[in-house]
Parts: sequence; C-alpha cells; structure tokens
Amino acid sequence: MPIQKTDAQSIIKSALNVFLEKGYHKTSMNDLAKEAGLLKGSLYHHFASKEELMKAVIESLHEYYRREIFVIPKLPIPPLSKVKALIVASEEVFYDQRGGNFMTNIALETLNVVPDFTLMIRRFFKDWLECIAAVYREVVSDKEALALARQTMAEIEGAVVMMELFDEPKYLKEAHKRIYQRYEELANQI
Amino acid sequence: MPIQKTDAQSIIKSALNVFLEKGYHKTSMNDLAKEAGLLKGSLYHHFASKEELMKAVIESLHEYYRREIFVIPKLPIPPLSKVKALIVASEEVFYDQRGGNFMTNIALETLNVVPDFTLMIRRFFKDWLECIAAVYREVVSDKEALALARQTMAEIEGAVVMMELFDEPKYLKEAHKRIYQRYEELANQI
Amino acid sequence: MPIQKTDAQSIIKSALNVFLEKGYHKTSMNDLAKEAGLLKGSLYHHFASKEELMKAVIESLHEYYRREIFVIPKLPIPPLSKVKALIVASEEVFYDQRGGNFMTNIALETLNVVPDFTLMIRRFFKDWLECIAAVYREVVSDKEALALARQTMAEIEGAVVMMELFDEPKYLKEAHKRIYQRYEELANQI
Amino acid sequence: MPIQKTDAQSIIKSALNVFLEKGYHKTSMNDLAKEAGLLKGSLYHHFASKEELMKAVIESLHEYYRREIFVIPKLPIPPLSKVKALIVASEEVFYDQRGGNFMTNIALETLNVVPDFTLMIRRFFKDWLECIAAVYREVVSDKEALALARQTMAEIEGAVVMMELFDEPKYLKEAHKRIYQRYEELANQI
DNA sequence: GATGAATGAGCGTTCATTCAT
DNA sequence: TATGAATGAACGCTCATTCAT
Repeated sequence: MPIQKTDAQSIIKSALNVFLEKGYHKTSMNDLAKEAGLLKGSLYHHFASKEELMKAVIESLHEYYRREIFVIPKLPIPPLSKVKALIVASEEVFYDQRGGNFMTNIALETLNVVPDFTLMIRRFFKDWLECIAAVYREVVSDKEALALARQTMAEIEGAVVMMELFDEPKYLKEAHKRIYQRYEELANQI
Repeated sequence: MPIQKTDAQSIIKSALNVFLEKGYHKTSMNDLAKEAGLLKGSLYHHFASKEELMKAVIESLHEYYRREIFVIPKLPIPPLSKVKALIVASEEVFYDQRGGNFMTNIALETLNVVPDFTLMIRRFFKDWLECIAAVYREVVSDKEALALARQTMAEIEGAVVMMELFDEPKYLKEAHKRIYQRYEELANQI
Repeated sequence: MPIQKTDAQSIIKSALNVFLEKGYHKTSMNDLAKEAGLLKGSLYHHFASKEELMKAVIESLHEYYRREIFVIPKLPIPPLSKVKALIVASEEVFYDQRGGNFMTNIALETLNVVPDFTLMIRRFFKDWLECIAAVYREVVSDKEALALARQTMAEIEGAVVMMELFDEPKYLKEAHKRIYQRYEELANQI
Repeated sequence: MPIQKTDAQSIIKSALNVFLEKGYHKTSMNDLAKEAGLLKGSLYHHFASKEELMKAVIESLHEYYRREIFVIPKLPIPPLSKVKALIVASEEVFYDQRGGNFMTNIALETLNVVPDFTLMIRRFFKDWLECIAAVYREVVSDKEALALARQTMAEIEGAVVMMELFDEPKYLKEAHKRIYQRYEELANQI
C-alpha cells in the first residue's frame, strides 16, 4: 500500500484533462481518481463530491486566465502587441490542452442540468469579454468596443467549436488572423 | 391501461426536446419514454438503443434542414433575399426550437465518446457550410466564398453558444446583422 | 403483411432446433418465432407460454421415440439385429440433430428450476431404459437385464455428453461398439 | 448497516451452490449476492461480471480437483488403492457437494453460448481423463489405458447425469462398482 | 390466425458516495 | 490521509406476455 501525498492542485490538474476528454457526465470518480494516482474513495478527502471537484477545476482555470491572460490589457505595451499576446495565449490554451474549449464544452453539456456550473462559466466569459473590450477601447469608442468584443468572442468561440468538431486547427488560425487584421485597420484609422 | 399507438416520428420529436434540455448522457430512456407517453421498454419497439434513437433525431433534424433551409441557395430569388431567407430560417430554428445548437451541443458532449454522432454531425455542418458558400459564390470568387462561409459559420456558431450560455438572444441578432451588412457591401461592389 | 399458415407441429419442429442450440433460458420467444417464420405475438395463438411450447417439444420428441425406436424390441427380428437397429436409430438422432442430446441438456439445465420438465424427461428416460432392458432380457435374466440396461444407458449418456463437450463423435462411436460387443458375447453364451 | 468484509473465496463458494442449483442463466446477480450476504452491486468489487465470477468458480473447482484428486495416481500406493481412492474422492464430491456434475451441467447449458466456459471445462475433463488413464497405465498398455479411461469417464458422467435426473444415487454406486471390478480383473491378469 | 405496439418486471452493470480500518 | 469493501439508486436493455386491430 504505497501512500502518496497528493494535493488538491494536482488532482484539479489531472481532473481537467479527464473532463476535457470525456465530458462531465461520462467521467466517473474512478476515472478521476486513476488519473490522479489514487483510489476512488480517497478523492473524497480532497473534494466533497464530483460536482465540487468540477467547480474547483472551473475556478482554477478561471484563476489561471485571470493571472496570465486577462492582465494583458493592463500591460505597458502597444495595443497591437496586446492583441498579439492575447492571440498567442489563446492558442497556447486551445492547442496545447488538446484543442478543446473546456469552458464552452462543460457549459453546453451541463446547461439546465447543473446551474452552478453555468453561473461560474458565465463569470469566466464575462471577464474574457471585458478583457477583449478593454483592448478595443484603446482604438474605438466604448460602445463600439463592446460590440467588437462580442463579435470577436463569438468568432473565437465558433472557430473553436468548428475546430474541435472537424479536428482542423485552421478554423481558429483563420479567426485569429481576421481578428488581428481588423484590429490593425482600426488602429491605423486613428 | 389504454394502448395507444405511437409512431417513430413523434418519438423523435419529443426526444429532440429532451436531449436538447438535458444533453445526451443525462437523458435517460425513462425520460425519453415519459416525454413520448410510453414506458421505458416500449421505446425499444421503435429504436434498438438510446444511441440509435439519437441518430434518428440527428438524421431527422438534418433532413429538416435539407428540406427547408439548404435549398434556399437554389431558389430563383436575388442573392440578398437568399441571405435574408437564411437568416429568417435560422432564427426560427434557433429561437423557436433551439434546434440549431442541438447539433453543436451533442457534438461537443459526445466528441471522443460516441464517434458515430460526430460523423453524422460533421456531415450536417458540411452541408450547412456548403449552403452558405453557395450564396457567397454569387458575389465573390469560389475561394473567397469558402473563406467567408467559414467565417460566417463560426460567427453564427459562436453567437449561438454565447446566446445559450448567457440566455441573451442579442448575440445572434448582432451576428446576423453583421453578416447581412457584410454581404450587402460585397453585393454592391459587383 | 404476408399471412402464413403455420401449424403447431412445424413450430414444435423449429423450436426443437433453437432450444437444442441455445438451451431453454437463452432462447427467447422472439428466437422461436423467427425460426417458425412468424412474429412473437403470433406464437401465443399456438402455445400458451414458452413453458408450454417446451413441454410440447418434449412430448413430441418422446412420441417420436415411442413410434420409431422404443418399438424395436417388439420387432420380429433376432436380438442382435435389435441392438444394431437401436444403435443406428440412436446415431441418427444424435448425429443428425446437431449431435446434442436434447433431453439430457434440457433436463440438466432446468432441474430444480422447472420441475414439470424434469418429470416429463424422467418418463422419457424410463421408457428408453425399459426399451434397452427388453432387449437384454432376451439373453439374460430379468435382474441382470435391468442392471445391464442401466449400465448401457449411462454409457450412452456419458458418451453423448463427452461427445458434445469435446465436439468429437468418437466417444459415442466407441460406446456403441462396446455395447454391441458386450451384447454379442452375452448372446453367444446362451 | 453494518459493513462486513467478504473475500473472493467465500463468494466463489456460495456462488457454486447457487449456480449448481439454478444453472447459469437462471441465477441472477441478486441471487449470488444474497447468498454471499451482499448487495448486487457489491459483487462487482470482487468480480468484474457474472461471467468472470463463473469462471472463478470453474477455476476454483478445477484447482480443488488438481489438489485433492488428480494427484492420486502419483501417490506411493498400490494401483487398486488408487482406484479406490479415486472412487471415494469422487463420491465425496458428487454426493456431498454435488460438485462433479457442476462442470457437466454448466458445460451443456452454456455450450455454443459462452465459449469461454466450454474451453475451461474441456481442460478440466482432459485433466480428469489423464488422471484415470494414468491409473490404467499401471496394468495395461498405453493405448488400452486411454480407451479404458474414456469408457470409465463416460460411465461416470452418464451415471452422474442419471443420478441427478432420477435423484437416485444408485446409478453412480453401480458404475463405481463396475469400474472397480473391471480394474481388479485387469490387475489380476498381469 | 397474424400482427406489432405496449407492458412491466427483471436483468447485468455502473457509479457517486460512505466509512471502518 | 489512503484504502477498498459496501451501499443503493439508477441506468440501458431484454423479454414473456397481453391485446386491439
């Protein structure tokens, strides 16, 4: 009986991968435990339920974005560099983590079924939207910035969905290109 | 215990609603049966398995699109009218039956888990993409048409996801407006 | 809707094959119906239940033996010819009908579970035992005849089981040879 | 709700009894669990499926024979004592636990339906056959020994079947007596 | 007599969760 | 804290049987 110290963070990290691959409902506590290197019952020492573990995963991912991505608008760099940085960061997340959009997938799967998740994921997307809007505000009016952020968000979301469905990264590549060029034009108009 | 005849089509119709609300995995045969006014076991007279029933739902929805929407490009009306018709048809589906996102939701939930669904849904989106491309081809070159169709598709998909997540129809409204205006400009350039 | 006339006897005949191949419990009314060329519900016009159908099969097989085999001892032929005739008849049944011993298989499978079958099958084996004993009585005393019949019966039963288990007809061939030689020796001693 | 530990061996033991009484298909996981003092679902901690449990039962019984019975030919005792020992051991199993026919019953019931069982049971009977042949080899040639072992095996099998069917132990008693006497004669001829 | 939709009980199995060790 | 046996509810599915047509 090898006793291995496991902390909540490493469980969260491995859980994210499993949830991403199988979805919420198809993932069993056994799957999560195995990936975390312990047994089913042991998970309950760290998280009170499967739902709580998922919430921790969502929160952890949100926290990561807050720390690494949503701060980009506040960096002391030119607007276009911010756009580029956001794109690079996005691609890292979407490509490296197996190409799935964790938040979107979980949101759609659990909508109407686990309302708590929906609320948390909404908060995440609001932050993301605000992040994008902040960058647009540097080149257009507040109102236009919000509309453009919504358009950008939708394009990215849609591209990620298409990319995932067809297993073709080009959808996201194209979207990022369009978004960059559009921003460039706006920046030049100033 | 009155025995009432039920036909496959009415089961498919009610199943679509349940699947849409709960997702594939959270929907039980019991749920589907109840909605269809039957007992669990009786469903198996019409469909060999839950998976087969879902396939029938997907196919039925695809068939509906083929019949009602994907024919629009071939109608003897001006290009802009086609765009308008497509938008009207889409909104009907997305708002009234919320049937459009059905495909996306099921696709994302069952990706890597039920490959058959993925294949069927890919076929659906390929048809839809081709439908959009066909309309663009009336005003731009083949190559451009395809790229624009991909962008349009992504915008719609993303807008529907955001709409569903935030329960705000404006996302799709905005996307449709953008798409229409973009097409108008292209048409004027000829 | 092709309406086909089916009579009880042809259902019994096809049922015997299915039961022999799959056993009693693994055979469904659907299997039986299909083999009989009609639909599940229609079977109930001919037999009140699966159990009743099986009883009819057992009775029918017993009747066949009564008519074709158990009369051999009374034929006006020499004792050794009777033994040969019994062996030929046995091999026809065991080899032609897929090599299984229907009565034994069903008996063992349903012992303690469907007492009615056991009773009927016991009656069958009593008749068979008496048939064999009758032939022995032509060459030995009544008491010896019964003992020899029991031995013979056991050897055949065992050989059929081994034959079926190992899918090797030689077990039964060998048993029949032994039985024939033993009888020959007894006949010569008179 | 007291939680009591159960180990695989005790489940196997109780499962053997239930399978023997009801057969494989008529035995439900509920039956097996109840006999083992557990709830249905708890069985799956010890065995992955009903089929795996049955395999464990078969293997366990085979192992018992290997340990207690199939070693008899190698014991440093006279040949006739070996025959007697085999008969005593057989009767213990057949009368007390009725475990001998277990193999035959399951084999016949699951033939063509669960091939894995057939293979395992074939291996068991091959070992048993070899065990009997080994004892015959001490008094006759190799070739004769094999033939006699096959005859002996068939007689025992058949006798056990008849015994079980008619619920009369005399069939097996008689078979054992014949087998012993036959061996005695062979031994005296040397 | 044949059909096939409907029933409802039961099956083997899964799984989130509990808890004594 | 880790274990793993046990729980009990639910699941997808099967099937003997019924019965309106």
